Amino acid sequence: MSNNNLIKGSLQTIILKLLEENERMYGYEITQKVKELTAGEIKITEGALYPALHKLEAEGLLTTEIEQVDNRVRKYYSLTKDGQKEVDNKIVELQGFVENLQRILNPTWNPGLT
Amino acid sequence: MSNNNLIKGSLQTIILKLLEENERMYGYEITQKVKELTAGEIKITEGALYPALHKLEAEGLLTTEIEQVDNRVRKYYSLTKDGQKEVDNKIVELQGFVENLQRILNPTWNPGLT
DNA sequence: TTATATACATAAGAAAATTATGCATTCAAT
DNA sequence: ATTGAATGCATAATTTTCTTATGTATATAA
Repeated sequence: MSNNNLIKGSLQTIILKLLEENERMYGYEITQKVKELTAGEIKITEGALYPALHKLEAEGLLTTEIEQVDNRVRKYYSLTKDGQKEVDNKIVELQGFVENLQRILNPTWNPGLT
Repeated sequence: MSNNNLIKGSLQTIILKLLEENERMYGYEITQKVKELTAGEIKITEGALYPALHKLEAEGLLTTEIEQVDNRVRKYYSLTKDGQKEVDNKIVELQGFVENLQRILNPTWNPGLT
């Protein structure tokens, strides 16, 4: 995994969003999904991902269940009730920020087309 | 100035973009312009702005001229040649990241409408 | 057997922000 | 008269979040 910084805090929102759609996912799966959705352009590093997952769990937004698959450990994450409530707030917040970014960077930008 | 996190490397790009359009601006003016463009939703803190300006100057992307206005000092920033070359790269990079964000956050999103 | 993929985790360090503080002037309000 | 808000710059301490590097372990293809 490597590169791509750019928007602070967006990783949390990305994780929550994917778990809103997918019921449950494990860490490695999240990195692959993001890579797939962005044609390889965003690569989540483990050093960023795992601490972020642990933090979200510590905040009570995620829960985990560990499973054994082919002798390998998988730690599945899913949204808690609190997580389900938070995810939409986070998305709205990030979308709002992106809209404001467009207003600055793209003078001809028109909302509603995001 | 206060609140609004979310800006990580985007602040540099915002600064460069405003200076691409405005020939020259001073720090306080930049904070006001961003506030105006975003209806008060993005407020650049001084603790973020001034170090960012100093860094861009140290990297040779900006130059400064100090002027006295009503007994107050103003430090005007403008793009150097290098700055003019860099600004478009930075914008493309940030727009690309935003597009990828949309692919993750907004499944029905369609590029070309950014 | 060696590299790649899968799968987790943490530690050291850098980068970029927040928060707090400081200095100084102008102008409007009390 | 003085107090607060706005203008205008700056830096220091701290926090957050990232990169980079490292470690452990299994499975599979070359």
